[in-house]
Amino acid sequence: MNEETKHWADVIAENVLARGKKHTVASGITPSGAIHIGNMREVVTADAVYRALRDKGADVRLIYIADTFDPLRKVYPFLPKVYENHVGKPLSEIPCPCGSHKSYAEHFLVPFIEALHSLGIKPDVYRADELYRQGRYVEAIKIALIKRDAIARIISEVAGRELEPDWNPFNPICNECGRLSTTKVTGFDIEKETIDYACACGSQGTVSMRGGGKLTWRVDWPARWPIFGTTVEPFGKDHATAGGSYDTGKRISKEIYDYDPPYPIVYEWIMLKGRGAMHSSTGLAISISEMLEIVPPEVLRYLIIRQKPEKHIEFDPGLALLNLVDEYDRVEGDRRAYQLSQTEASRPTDIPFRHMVTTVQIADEKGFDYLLTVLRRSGYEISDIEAIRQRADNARNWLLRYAPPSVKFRVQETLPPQVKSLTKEQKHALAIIADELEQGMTGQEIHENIYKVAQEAGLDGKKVFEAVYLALLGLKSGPRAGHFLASLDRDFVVRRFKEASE
RNA sequence: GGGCUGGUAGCUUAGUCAGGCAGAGCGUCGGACUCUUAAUCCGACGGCCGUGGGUUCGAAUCCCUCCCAGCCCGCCA
Repeated sequence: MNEETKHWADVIAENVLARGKKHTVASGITPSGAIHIGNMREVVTADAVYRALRDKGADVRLIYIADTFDPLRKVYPFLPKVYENHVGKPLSEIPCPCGSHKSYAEHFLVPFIEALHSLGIKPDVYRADELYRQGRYVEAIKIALIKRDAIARIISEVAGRELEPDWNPFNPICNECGRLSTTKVTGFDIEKETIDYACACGSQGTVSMRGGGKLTWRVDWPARWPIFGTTVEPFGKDHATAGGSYDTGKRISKEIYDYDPPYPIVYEWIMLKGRGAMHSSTGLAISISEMLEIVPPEVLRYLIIRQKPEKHIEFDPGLALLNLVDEYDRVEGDRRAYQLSQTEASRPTDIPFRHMVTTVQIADEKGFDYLLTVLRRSGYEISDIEAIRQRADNARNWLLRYAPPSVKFRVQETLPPQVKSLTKEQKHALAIIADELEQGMTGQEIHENIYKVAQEAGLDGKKVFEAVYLALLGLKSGPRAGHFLASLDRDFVVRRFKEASE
């Protein structure tokens, strides 16, 4: 990317500003399962546009609407069987899987909102069940009931399918069984603000327009636009398809609610490298908290913000993650994306993640203070202890869970069999180093002398390093030799090098 | 079946709206640095811009065909 390229968030902000100065950027996710980094794209995208608008002086706010009033669709694999009884009930009315939250919806929503805060995203949060109970939807519900036929016509025209003759934009919650997926509207009273229904469970009843049920998704979505004055909204490509819910929503918004639909931002899925799209139900997903264990929040933002929303993101938590973090740190990519990725808690560091991964493996066993020492010796700034601690934690977790074997190393307890491949000259070089160490030369000094040793042994430097690593790690390469040697027990190294040189 | 989005260097991609010499980062290779390979700096290699056609003086860009990937057409970002 070059400097002339405008960042997508700025392009959108400019387009949107041409329509007016006051804006609401909306986002929303159904908290039906653990919210993963794929879901995160919605909110991060919204936040990027929100910030771009704010930077351009717009009067803008960011909202997040949690669809807590949606029914539970099925018993997901991560749920116990007893949840069969709750299928069809609103998420806000189902018990919490762990027992410590107010409801099923809160169980997934609360950690998600916490994660948002750590990403520096602070939307005004609304819960659909509360909005309905507070009566925020009453006007929209009345209009939808009265204009039922017109809405049905729009949906069948745009979506190209016939609706059931008894289709209704409102789903009442059954007073008996608590489900909203099994009820049919049989009548309504605009004055009393009530709706009559019959339920598949055999009961009939009357509910209030304030919390007694909800609008069906295709109507709920456009209904909420005027309620919040939404002018910009990102949504997944599932909603964006021709005849999909944005298409119907657009017309319902204009023709039924007399409101200009928001500026659409269609975003693609985040795929797990080589495994397909993320889905919490299939277990093929990385949760936000898992992600934040291995990278700082700014990097998670950067992952999403550097890419245009309509491109899918191939996320590779393996070796490629190192590149992502280092690219972010060096601001090698898109400067504007970097800027938009900042959080208040951002702590820039000059220590490459790659280097931290190495350092942790050398120094961790001797404690955090030693890690700092090693870093300082390598010439890095260590005044921000907290930032270093965070990065070290990230590196450690990454090594544990996602690192490919090629970046891992361990000092071998016994002489690695690979030393058999050492040449006579290499053995000689190791003997010289062992000798120097024994006479008190530190690893640091060895480090400065390495080429002299090579010359003495009649080798080029490369071969000497190779010998050092083979003797200690059983590998052909490793962390910077001098400091590495200095970090190990001197007697141990001497013994090992002598052993290897025999 | 119908539709949406994407397909540009080994990898990640910018440029496509408004046609004007195809750019960057990573990786690779080579070199420099008398503190190195996972450190720094410099340089090079690397592209029928998915395919085939059309429009045009000129196409990655516009139009049509087909192929590939993912998704939607039942409320799974």
